[in-house]
Amino acid sequence: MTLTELQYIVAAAQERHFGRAAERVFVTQPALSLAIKKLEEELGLTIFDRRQNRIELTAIGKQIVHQAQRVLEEAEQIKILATQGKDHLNGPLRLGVIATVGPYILPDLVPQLSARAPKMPLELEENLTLNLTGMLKNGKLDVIMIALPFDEPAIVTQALYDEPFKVLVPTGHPWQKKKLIDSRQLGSEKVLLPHAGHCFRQQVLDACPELSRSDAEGWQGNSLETIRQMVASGLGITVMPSSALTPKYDSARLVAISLAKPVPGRRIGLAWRRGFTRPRVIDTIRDAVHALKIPGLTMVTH
Amino acid sequence: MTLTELQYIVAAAQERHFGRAAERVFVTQPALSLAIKKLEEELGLTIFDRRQNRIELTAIGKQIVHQAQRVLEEAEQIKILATQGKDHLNGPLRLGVIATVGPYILPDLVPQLSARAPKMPLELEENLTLNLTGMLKNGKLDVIMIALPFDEPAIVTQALYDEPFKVLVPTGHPWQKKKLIDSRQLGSEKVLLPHAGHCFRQQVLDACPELSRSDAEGWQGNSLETIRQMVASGLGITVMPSSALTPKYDSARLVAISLAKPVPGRRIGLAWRRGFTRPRVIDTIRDAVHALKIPGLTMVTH
DNA sequence: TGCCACCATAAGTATATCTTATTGACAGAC
DNA sequence: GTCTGTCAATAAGATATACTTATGGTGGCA
Repeated sequence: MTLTELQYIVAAAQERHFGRAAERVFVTQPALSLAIKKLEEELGLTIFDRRQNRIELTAIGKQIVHQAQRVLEEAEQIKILATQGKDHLNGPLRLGVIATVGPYILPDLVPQLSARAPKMPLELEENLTLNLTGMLKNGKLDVIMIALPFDEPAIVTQALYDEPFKVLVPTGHPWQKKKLIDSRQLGSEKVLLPHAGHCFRQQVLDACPELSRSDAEGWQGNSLETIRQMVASGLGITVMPSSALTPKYDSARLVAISLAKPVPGRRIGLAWRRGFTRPRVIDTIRDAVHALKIPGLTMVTH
Repeated sequence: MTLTELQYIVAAAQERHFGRAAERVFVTQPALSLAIKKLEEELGLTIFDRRQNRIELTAIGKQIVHQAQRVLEEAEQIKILATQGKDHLNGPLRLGVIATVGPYILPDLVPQLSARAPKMPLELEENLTLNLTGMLKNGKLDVIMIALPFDEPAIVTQALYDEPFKVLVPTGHPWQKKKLIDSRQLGSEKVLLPHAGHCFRQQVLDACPELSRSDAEGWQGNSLETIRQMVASGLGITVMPSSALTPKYDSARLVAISLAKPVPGRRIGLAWRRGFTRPRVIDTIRDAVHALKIPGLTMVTH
């Protein structure tokens, strides 16, 4: 039994005429005749009572044609589902964001995404790169927003933006009036950084090797916000990405100072499984990010 | 989209493994892979997220597989319908019987048939051969019980029984004591016969050519029962088939006398359209008729 | 009786669909 | 790091299926 055969018997039942039915389903009359005969043989019964001039349905034939219509309707539903579901921006998106990006991007990004993809509810996960990677690989997340480079098998990435790092000092700190600081100067200060699980920590250490020596004993905060509060309390200074240093973050008690060239920074991008088949989702996230008005970020265009 | 493809995705969704799914549907893994890919391409989306070690359903894939199961269930219903409906003794039978047979056979035949085919309700039509033939041809009846021979295109027949004709006279008639009457003697009597629409009339005239002369002016009754009453009232004599002359029919006022050889009679049989596909129904009617205990009938066996 | 309409059948061809064999990607072990 | 096993994708060829055109058979109708 095939869907084609079912189509044929439905057409024949409606037309009461093999020739016209065949025309209706765009085959020749023998093709339709044969197919119906094949189905009748498979079912072991007669669906059509072949008469001169016209054909009639047998009692059981009526029931079978009726059921065949149901089957075809249900099959049609699959196509409808497919058409609707092909809208990549329809259906939930499970998005992971690293902890040093989430708080500063998501408040602006979420409204942007909702506007662009109203039928795509977001399930957000804020975590460390390592955990996000795991969740991405085992399918718990669809897309993650992490620092590049990010080389993993079967994972595709796309850059979003670059952001420079800056030094954050409390008001009253000797460097308060400085316009530029050389990263080598940081070695002499007590620099607070997030603990080792955060990739941001490693990025800063890579960019400012001087810190690796002095930092060994320094306290390691859990989040940039904790560290920000600690800096404000005069417990030390820190390095932060630009997105965490917009004016709305406590500009009264803290001063952000740029770093001298080569300016250390990081590149943030998206990553997804190679099998992820909603490319428009990627495009939409990228567009939404590019539409953000966060000072200091340099968008990466392709 | 084919039912096979739907089976494949359902199997794959359940096994979460193409190899095992393929085994389950009795094909090789590449066949299943290809078929699923073909369906995915037709629908323009991804149903399975191919991963190392296992496969996962995409969001839309889940919906599609679910719908596919519905389709397959509905399709399965067709097979169930077919199995049930293949019981030829299931479902109504529209049976036509000629007027000179019905009253004498049906009272015994109906219970016999009901016992043999309890799920086959009878829709009975008692009429003249001509009308029954029309109804059979245009599908209003399934089987008719008529006098043979009966040659019509696309109509198949089967003999059931032979029954001799007998002469019926009122008590007090000069022939009352006769054991045997020669049909040639009938020409001298007033013989009442049903009117020209009844095939029985022609059968009698064929068997007793002498009547053709005398009968021209005679009254023609509508039914054998009317004629029987008329004979009982002394208005004439008649010829009847044996089945109409069992003792329960007014044996007090009437006497039935056999005819001499060659005994005129008729053969009763079944007729159905060549396209009628319930052979067991025919067999069952024949068996039921053969089980009747009506004196004078000679069953025809094949 | 001959024509017409209709479905069945026959024969040939194209197209799907399946098979076996092989490749490629990844994961885990050593 | 290389080796090995697992799993799905791909390739190539065989087979089955579904279709085509052409023809045959039956019954209705004038």
